Amino acid sequence: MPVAETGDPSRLDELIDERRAKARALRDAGIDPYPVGVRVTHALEQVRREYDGRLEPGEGSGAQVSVGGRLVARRGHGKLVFLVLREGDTDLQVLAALDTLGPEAMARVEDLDLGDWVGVAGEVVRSRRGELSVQAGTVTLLGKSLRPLPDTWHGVRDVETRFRQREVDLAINADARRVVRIRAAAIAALRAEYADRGYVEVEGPVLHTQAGGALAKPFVTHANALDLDLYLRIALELHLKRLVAGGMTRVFEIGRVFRNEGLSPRHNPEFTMVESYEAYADYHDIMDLTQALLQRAAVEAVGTTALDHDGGKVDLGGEWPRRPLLDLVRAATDRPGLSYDTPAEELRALAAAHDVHADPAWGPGKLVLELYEKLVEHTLWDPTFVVDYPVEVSPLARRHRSDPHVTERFELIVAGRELANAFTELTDPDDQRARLEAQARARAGGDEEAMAVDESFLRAMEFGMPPMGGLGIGVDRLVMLLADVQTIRDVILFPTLRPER
RNA sequence: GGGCCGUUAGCUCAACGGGUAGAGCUCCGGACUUUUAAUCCGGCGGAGCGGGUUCGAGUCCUGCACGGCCUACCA
Repeated sequence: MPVAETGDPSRLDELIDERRAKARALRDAGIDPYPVGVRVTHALEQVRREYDGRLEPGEGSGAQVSVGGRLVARRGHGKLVFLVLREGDTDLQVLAALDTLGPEAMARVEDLDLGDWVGVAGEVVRSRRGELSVQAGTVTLLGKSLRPLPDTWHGVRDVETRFRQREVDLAINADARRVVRIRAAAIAALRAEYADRGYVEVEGPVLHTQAGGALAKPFVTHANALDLDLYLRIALELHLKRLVAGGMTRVFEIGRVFRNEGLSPRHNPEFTMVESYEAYADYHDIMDLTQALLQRAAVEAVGTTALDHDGGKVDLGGEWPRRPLLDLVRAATDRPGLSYDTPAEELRALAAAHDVHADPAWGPGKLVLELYEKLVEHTLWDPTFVVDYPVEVSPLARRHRSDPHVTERFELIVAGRELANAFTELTDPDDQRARLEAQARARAGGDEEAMAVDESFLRAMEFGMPPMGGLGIGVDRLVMLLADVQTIRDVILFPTLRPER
């Protein structure tokens, strides 16, 4: 009837109208299509676990269960109907027989639609063909589905649907559920490893009065009560270091950070980082920590350190090599004599020879880093700690104990991508102030990503900090590696998209 | 920000040099008491939005929207 009202309804509208009509008919019969107070005795997964390997084909268990799930398949045989319920990753068959249910209940089973949430109470049996099933004694509609789901055979491939309507993706695509579980297990493993090492989990502020701790453009928002512009955090670093100054000698935080920059298969404006700080540790200790964290995350999330990735293999097992950044650039450019004392003009010429863009304002450190990023980083496949980054590009890292040109900093590269960034932290307040002031000058010169001088942070440092090592891990990229997916949008449940129209 | 590409039924995909758009699944009607992509018979349903060229446009041109890839940017 709404067909005439809307004039030219789409097929989808017709399908929805049919389902609404069924819901209406149920209400008219005194049945709530959205009931409450339903209890189940077993998750579907529990039924499978308890009866896997038990019961002969055609045998009944005598045990009664009450289960729930989404109806994802139906095979009708007239007086016998096979239903398949899905709950999470588990599917379980239901036998609905006219003999057992009677004509009235059987008619309501016939009226169920794929996508409906359904409760079934009955005996656990094995069908004649050997499929573990529940022989339905009662069938209850738990939640009427008004909108047809994509068919379970083909799934949903359209990426826009998958990202915008993640509920559909999860309901239909087992791989989407797999990634969610890997993510959860990896994060749980990181927490467990930190807990085992005596770290305390903390939560810093998300709203900052100035954005610091990384080089990135922030999002700006406004606090009405304070009539104050605030910035969404771009890193966790500065507040965590203040906590160490306060005597919290081992702290970590897992949290969302926000960077107002471009989107790409590897960048989402909001993403998840874990950062940790450990008093008395240096970057060598943090490399050991990083290796332990990621190896544990791999084992607990996917069961092995030998990962399939992007058509190849990546093994996170064993000891990971530690390679000075300058050595890597020397090798890549075939210039063994290269150093941070090499004149900038010569480095610029070298960059030009390798088609690497070089800004005239850059000094030797930045030029060497640029050469590394363009020539070397993407070539590092197995886990590699790249160590000793130039001072001028590392404003929060301590100078190297024996080389004034570089800092005690490393990045972990796996499969050509940065997974972690860490250093022996700078704890000298005067050195820190000088570095931040250099950043502030760059900022005044138009560099929107340069840091500002954070007086609260400097004051904390002036009270005195223990020596410490700090670590930041990109959780999304870690999950991409573990789950073998190529876009960050596959590991973030609701990635940033333009609004649909 | 720039370049290239995509958008066909609820889902997954076709076709054609510009000439009435096909299939499978889903859905609707029917048969069927052990199927599991059940099967069998019958049926409904479609070109992202807007302009233009043309006798005629899903197809050619163009604007817009959304998306993808590359690039730029990016600790």
